[in-house]
Amino acid sequence: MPEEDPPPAAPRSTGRPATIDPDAVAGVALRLFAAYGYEQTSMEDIARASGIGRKSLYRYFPTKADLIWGGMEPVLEASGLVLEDARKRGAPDGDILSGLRAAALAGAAVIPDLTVTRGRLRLIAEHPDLASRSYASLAPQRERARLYLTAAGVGDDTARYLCAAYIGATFEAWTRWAAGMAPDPVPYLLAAIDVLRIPH
Amino acid sequence: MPEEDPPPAAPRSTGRPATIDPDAVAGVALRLFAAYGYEQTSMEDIARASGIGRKSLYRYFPTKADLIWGGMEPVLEASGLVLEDARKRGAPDGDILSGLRAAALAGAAVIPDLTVTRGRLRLIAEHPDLASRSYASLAPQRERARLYLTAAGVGDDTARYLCAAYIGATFEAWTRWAAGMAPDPVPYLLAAIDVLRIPH
DNA sequence: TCGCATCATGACACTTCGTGTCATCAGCCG
DNA sequence: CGGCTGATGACACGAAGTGTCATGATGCGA
Repeated sequence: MPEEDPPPAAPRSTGRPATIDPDAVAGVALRLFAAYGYEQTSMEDIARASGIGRKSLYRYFPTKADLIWGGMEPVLEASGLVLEDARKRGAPDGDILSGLRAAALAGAAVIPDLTVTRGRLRLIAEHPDLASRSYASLAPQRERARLYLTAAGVGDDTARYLCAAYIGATFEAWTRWAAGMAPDPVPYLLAAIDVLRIPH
Repeated sequence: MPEEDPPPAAPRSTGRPATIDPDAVAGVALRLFAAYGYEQTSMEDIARASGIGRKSLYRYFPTKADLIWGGMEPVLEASGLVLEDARKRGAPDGDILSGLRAAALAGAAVIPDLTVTRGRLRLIAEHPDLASRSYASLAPQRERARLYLTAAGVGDDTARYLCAAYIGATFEAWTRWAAGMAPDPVPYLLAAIDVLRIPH
């Protein structure tokens, strides 16, 4: 729907033009989503506004949801690394759940721009299409958490349930943080993890 | 892909033929999914095999996922009613989590056919498209659980995190049950809920 | 410096999901 | 028995996502 001027800046010819900057494209998409709405903005619109072809857009962002979720990658990556380190160190001395806490906090620590991230999360919370994606996007986290818990001596089944609950609760924490105005997501994450326990 | 004989049984004329039986259509779909795969079976295929038009199929099942998730409706309904009753009764004497336990067990109690339900859940677990749908399909459950917990005196934020964790863990329990061979899903559900706690 | 192979790019075509519109006719009510 | 109601399917459309392929800029070797 967004009628952009027929790309005058980008000469647009066939062949191999200047290399595409995925971050810039994601930025364009984010602005269009904010201005016209997620569903109202088509991949075609985003491609046009970015001065590239629709097919090229799909090369960098296989699905429309990736334009938003891609930006969460660094956060998930940082969180995952902490879990992996914890797993390698074996069972912690104190509370096993502290490993999950540390991972969640590590994610929060690497957010480059709170405002942009909040915008992304709000978009995710608002659109079922994007929210649903959380199940797939967070699967690697879930698996890493499971490995950590298992290494820490938690039973297999319990570890799985704990991970599912952990992912669900922390995602809800991020959503709640995004919905409000508080600058720091950490209290939300801690409160979410406080809801978990290791049975027996 | 499934090449059915060009519907000889159903006379197929325009106008208003015999009324459609949604359960029968969902059954046809389930069989086609089992035989050819979820993604490989198009809505067109299902409509043809059911002897109805594609548009009519969409009237009863707005999305492809509804063909599978629709069958979970009674389970969710039963579970939700228990939560609502519990909420009306106010704070329970004992463990607040027992309300969530009772709700989950009520769902398990109304399953008409364990085999069919297991097939549905396996399909859901296998296909990201269907699994993602859980977020939307379970939203009403989450809300009802939240109301129950709030009525039982749990703080607003805690209630939300607890609900997210509850939904995540119990969905994982259903998935684990479906993946295995055990007839009774109840132990899975109880183990999943054992992972939760009310902080403080 | 020049030529050439590489490979990202965009044009084109296609399948499928999901939606809107509309003429048609089955079954029910008067 | 005839008219109404509304469910039904034919047709058309927008957009997501995928495959194929000619093109030509880029960067490397000669």
